[in-house]
Amino acid sequence: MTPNRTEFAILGLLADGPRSGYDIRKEVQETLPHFWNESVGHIYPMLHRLHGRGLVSRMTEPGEGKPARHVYHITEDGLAELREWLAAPVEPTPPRLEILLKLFFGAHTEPPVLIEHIARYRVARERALAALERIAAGPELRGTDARRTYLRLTLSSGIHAARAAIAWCDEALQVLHGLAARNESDDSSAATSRIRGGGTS
Amino acid sequence: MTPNRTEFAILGLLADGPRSGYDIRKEVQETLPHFWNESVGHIYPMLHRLHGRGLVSRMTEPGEGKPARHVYHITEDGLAELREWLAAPVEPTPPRLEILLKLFFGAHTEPPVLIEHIARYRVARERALAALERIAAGPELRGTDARRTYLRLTLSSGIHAARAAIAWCDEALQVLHGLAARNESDDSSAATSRIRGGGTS
DNA sequence: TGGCTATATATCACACTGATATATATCCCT
DNA sequence: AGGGATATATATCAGTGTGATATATAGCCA
Repeated sequence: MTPNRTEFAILGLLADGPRSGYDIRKEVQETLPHFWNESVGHIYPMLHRLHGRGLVSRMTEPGEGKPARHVYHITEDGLAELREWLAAPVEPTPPRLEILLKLFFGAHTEPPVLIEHIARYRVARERALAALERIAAGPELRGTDARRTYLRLTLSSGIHAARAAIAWCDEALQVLHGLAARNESDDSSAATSRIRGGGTS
Repeated sequence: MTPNRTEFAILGLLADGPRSGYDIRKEVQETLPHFWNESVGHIYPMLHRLHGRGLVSRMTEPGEGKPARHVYHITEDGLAELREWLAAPVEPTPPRLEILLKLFFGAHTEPPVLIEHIARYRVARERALAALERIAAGPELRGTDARRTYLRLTLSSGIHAARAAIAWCDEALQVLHGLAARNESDDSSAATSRIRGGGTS
């Protein structure tokens, strides 16, 4: 069965201090997204389940007008389960890189389409790289305590990955421009008509 | 609603020639996995649906003893839909890197645990890098046609990513060894007890 | 005989996803 | 005063994705 990692993402955040579902939601969207995606629709049901299993306790602050705010605390059992997961071997992440899937099927479209995809992807990665570098250089990240050290390492991972992606984009763009040029200069041959044509009806 | 990418992975493979569900399953597990994961339980239902929508046609070869073999061909409608998807903007891939999630919560375990995770991860990435480089250097990849060019580019992407991951591992291991050494030499100070589980804030 | 692998389709429980629904309060602009 | 956006806060839904398992037969090898 697919392992449930949402559970541990939530326990991990709660291990840092009590939070409501709403708080977790915000944190997930603001702090984690450079290496972890957590779908917001999963958080509330998971908190209920963790509560049912005794891994978190709940304290309700009745809101006036607003819905009641349920604040969750991690229990000893929850902490134990978190630590067990932290010690367990890391499951490999199955990749799903849409841009590579499109490139893989690229023979069914034209090089300029692929060039456009990669150019856009490159821009996005450049932006992500800049954002990560800005955070990594920020004042909150200074310090040699474990927590900040680990956060810096996750940022560094993103920076390495972004730089590699950008370098690959440059290589790919060069190759694709070469292909496109060849197709153009070659327009009396069968290659062009095969690509352009196909006789749609 | 979550976009359905399985559909296009299957159409893309069928655009290369008729295949059965079993063939697709094999291809997905042998050719795609360095950049695309497709869960096998999804393939047969998806083929039925594509057939219902007229994007593929089916030819059944009755098997003797064995279950009948259903061979699917992509239709003109299916090809049109594939090309439309190829031209559409690439959706960004939300990341879910379990190793970084564990590292992020690393303050709730000890550095040696994290070192072990990263060391294992490094080995896996080294192996993946070697496998990709072997394929990229192989005789089937020689040639300047579009299809092989695109396949080479997907391999190159994996190679760039693997090298970056390995470089990051080396950096992370150095940092973590530093942390571990400090914790050891420092076992009378507050740092150790803080890490072992005491002070919540 | 028993076990393993390959061929081939089918289904299930569960995990994950992003959108939307339901309320209220506050802040800003006109 | 009105309108709109944003923030607080929980909840649910249809749909996608996942890996394991079920079903059946045949070939191979020890």
